[in-house]
Amino acid sequence: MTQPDPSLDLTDQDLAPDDETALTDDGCAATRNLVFVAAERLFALHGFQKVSVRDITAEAKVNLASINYHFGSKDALLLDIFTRRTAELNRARAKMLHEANAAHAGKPPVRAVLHALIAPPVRWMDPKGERLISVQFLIRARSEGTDQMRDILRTDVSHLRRFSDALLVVCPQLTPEEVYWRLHFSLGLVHNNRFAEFDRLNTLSGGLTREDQVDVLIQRMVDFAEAGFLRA
Amino acid sequence: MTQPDPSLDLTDQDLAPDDETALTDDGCAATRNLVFVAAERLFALHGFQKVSVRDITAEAKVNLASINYHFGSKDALLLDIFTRRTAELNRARAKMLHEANAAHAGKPPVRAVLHALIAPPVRWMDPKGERLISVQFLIRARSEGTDQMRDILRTDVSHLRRFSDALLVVCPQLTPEEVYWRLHFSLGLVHNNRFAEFDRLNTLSGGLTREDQVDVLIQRMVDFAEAGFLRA
DNA sequence: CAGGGTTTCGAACAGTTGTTCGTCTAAAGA
DNA sequence: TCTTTAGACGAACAACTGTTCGAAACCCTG
Repeated sequence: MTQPDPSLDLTDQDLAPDDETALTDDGCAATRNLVFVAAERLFALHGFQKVSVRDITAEAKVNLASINYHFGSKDALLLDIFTRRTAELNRARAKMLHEANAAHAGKPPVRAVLHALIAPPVRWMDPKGERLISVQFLIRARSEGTDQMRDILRTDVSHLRRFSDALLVVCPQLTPEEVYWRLHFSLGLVHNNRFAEFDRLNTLSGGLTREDQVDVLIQRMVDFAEAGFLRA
Repeated sequence: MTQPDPSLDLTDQDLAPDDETALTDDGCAATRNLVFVAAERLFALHGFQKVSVRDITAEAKVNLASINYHFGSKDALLLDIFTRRTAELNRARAKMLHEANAAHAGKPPVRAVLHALIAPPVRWMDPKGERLISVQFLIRARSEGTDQMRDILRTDVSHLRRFSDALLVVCPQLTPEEVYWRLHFSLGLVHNNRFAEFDRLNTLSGGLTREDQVDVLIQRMVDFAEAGFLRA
């Protein structure tokens, strides 16, 4: 629990591009990556408990013992996927917040801060992109996760503190308690976008058929969150 | 989709008080209720898949075969808890919406509609009340639920249509699409209140120690949602 | 008391779970 | 060429899963 927290200080590593190369790892051990992507996909689609190691190895077309050989255990594999995707998401958010700060001399508008919070995960939700299952995995981890994941999410609090600190600066009229709650509510907009909700929204609003659907969705969310934040 | 929807028309059954007597059922079969409450509690705490029938029967201090005898199967028990709690929540929301309509001659302020949507589930979150595990169960069902539950939640769309219809009336300046999205966002405020989130909020905001914590929380949520809705 | 219907109980079922073991292959190093 | 070693493979393990069955115990009505 006293491990160094790489997400606390905003260093250059946070601003480094996402290491897509991590998927190919160190070059060898291709089956490890096959297991990784197959597990992430099945976990995101059907849940952690419902997916067995046999399901994963069958989907990845590798041997049954591969998971325990490359990751140690099923839970370790789960945690590996979770930590990598969480780090990627935190990095993307931190980068946008950093850019917003840099562009406005440390006093960005509330909208820019909320955009840095909301845009990265919602951009991942683009059905055309490769990240959709990753964000679905993360959303699922938020409710089905193990105790270890919950600890990591608690470390994530330190990551969120960047945003609460930024909002406290640009919203001096609000008490810290108010800022924390409204930040919590804003996160609710994002985390609530699970499968069933998307289906329901498709039913109600006639489907997300626009070309720029994701950008429009981000716009709507930021609009909503900004209004809640700027409330007197 | 063309099935008769009993939740669309607001009849007297919706306004009937919650049948707490349902917990005692028909008087006999006390073990059935023991199983019911033990299962709801364990499911809410640890998830659906992680809890076995042996865990439940051990917690309820009844025989292992009791679940299959009284409910048919583990999934049927799960569905029984889900349908009952969902019906109770829908009834409470419908009642508040009905009262808001009656008090304002069919043109209640946006705030009243949102209050009818948000207050019932959040009131259940009162740690002092008996309903806390029920709402935790329902929140968990929203992500871990089976296909049957998802179907029921789709019927729930019809229930939510009451609120979207009401909001369309009192927000004529908004397009239906806008109303649906903002209603979706408002629901996100509620559904995001799971365990880990509460813990995080407790850490950030110094804990929910106020006497009227739940009412204050409802106030904050309605404030936030109202601001998002009234946005130009 | 004797009756039948209801509920409880213990035991066992067949299936699935995550994990481990020994063996085999094949490529790299000496 | 021989040795080493990381990885793939099939088989099996013990533990746990939900469910079923028949007998025992119960309770209320005759």
